[in-house]
Amino acid sequence: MLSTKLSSVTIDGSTGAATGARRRRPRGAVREGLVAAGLELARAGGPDAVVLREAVRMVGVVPNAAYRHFANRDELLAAVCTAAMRELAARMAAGVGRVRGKHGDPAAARRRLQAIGRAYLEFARQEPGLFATAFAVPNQHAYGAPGGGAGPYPLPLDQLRAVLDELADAGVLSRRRRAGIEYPIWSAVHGLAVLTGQGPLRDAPDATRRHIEDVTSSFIEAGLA
Amino acid sequence: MLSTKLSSVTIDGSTGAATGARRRRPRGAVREGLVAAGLELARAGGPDAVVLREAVRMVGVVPNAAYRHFANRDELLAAVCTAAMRELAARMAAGVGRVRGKHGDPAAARRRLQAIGRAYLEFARQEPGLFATAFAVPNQHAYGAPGGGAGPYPLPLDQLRAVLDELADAGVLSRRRRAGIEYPIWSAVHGLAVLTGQGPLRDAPDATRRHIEDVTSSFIEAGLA
DNA sequence: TCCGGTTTGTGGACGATGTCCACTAACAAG
DNA sequence: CTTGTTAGTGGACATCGTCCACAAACCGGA
Repeated sequence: MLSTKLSSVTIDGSTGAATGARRRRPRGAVREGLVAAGLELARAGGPDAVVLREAVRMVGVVPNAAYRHFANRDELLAAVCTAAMRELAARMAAGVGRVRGKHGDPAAARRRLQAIGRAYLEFARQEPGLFATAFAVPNQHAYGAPGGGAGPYPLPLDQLRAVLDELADAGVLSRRRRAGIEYPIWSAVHGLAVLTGQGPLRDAPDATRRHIEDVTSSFIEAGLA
Repeated sequence: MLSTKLSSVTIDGSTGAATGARRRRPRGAVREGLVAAGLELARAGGPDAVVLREAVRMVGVVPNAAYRHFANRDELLAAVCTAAMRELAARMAAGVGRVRGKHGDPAAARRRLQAIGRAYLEFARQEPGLFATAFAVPNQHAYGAPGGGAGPYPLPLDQLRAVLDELADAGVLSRRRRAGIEYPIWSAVHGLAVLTGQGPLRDAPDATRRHIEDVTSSFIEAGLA
């Protein structure tokens, strides 16, 4: 098991009385705490590691308390997945934000596309648990709408679209080729992340990994022209 | 729960005595039965549905009997994953085998590449549980070696390589472009399968799905030339 | 033929998990 | 202060993976 003790997500430094300590937390604190705890569990072990009883333990509350905020474990997991997806989106936004260059500059647009892909793959490598969780939304629960009421950051697909639109504006990508090209590009990057992450290529040495990334990058660039 | 009763994987029409029925199965029968049962469970519900106690129930044996053949549940799951991967490989081989045309004919080679991709995506769509299971080999258990002692069919990557080699032989794909191109192509197809299967694109209507597939197909073809 | 060792299945148990029901303390409004 | 709602507690249950001790079936030598 090697259950390393994760950072506690305790809400307040309670008096910790022995029995029936019925201290009540501020509004929404338990729910947020559960999601935060679930996120830590997911970070360490992927979606399957998001176990309700462990999360409530971290928050310092009895198992049933969770059922005041989520209908069942799947609903908690869905909330955690959304949070994980938001973190991925944030990293992508940060990565693309670091690229200098005016909108409309072809070279800058190209670099932004690369930055998006790199951020995606970096997140998948550095946070395999969160990455898997972001895409493990349980059936019967929906992914955020494309417009995105999902959070402060646009979803990955929308960020990719924005950059591709910029490439089209800059003339790097013809209007004809632009149509729908977000899908093969996203697929290629996502597939790469999955195959080298938990998939059959997960044991490939770093050199091979880099080679695969380079080839894929060239392949995508070639697909633009 | 809606636990529909799956087809039983009983081994022999036993006498079914009440207690201590210690009938012993033919060599390896229990192990094979467990894998078959696990495969059914995986087909219906993915890797998480491969629950040891349910598998042994289907085989008609007590839970502990499984531990004579597998060290733990993960090892059983690993065997099931291998079986699922073998089934994917078989479908791919069948798909590519249906394509007529001599080795060396450029048009035939192109069609074979398409057939491989189509078989892959078709399997992912028709057997989502098995597809997910094939790629859900638990950590600490290895995927089959590239050469493939894994089974009667070459692994997906090797089949793809064979077709790409044929494309190179036929002159469709220059030697220079051939190097490593299996990775972006595999990634694109796999990513597509994952994203439209259980991923964020899983609720896309069929028309959109087809459009995405077409665009991806064109993208890959463009990457050859 | 008997006999001792190895396989393989059984019985019973344990801890952990998700979930349900009834109860009650804390809070908000009148 | 009363009253109704909300949010956390306590206890229980079925199910799951796994461990230990035991015994029946099988096998190869004497």
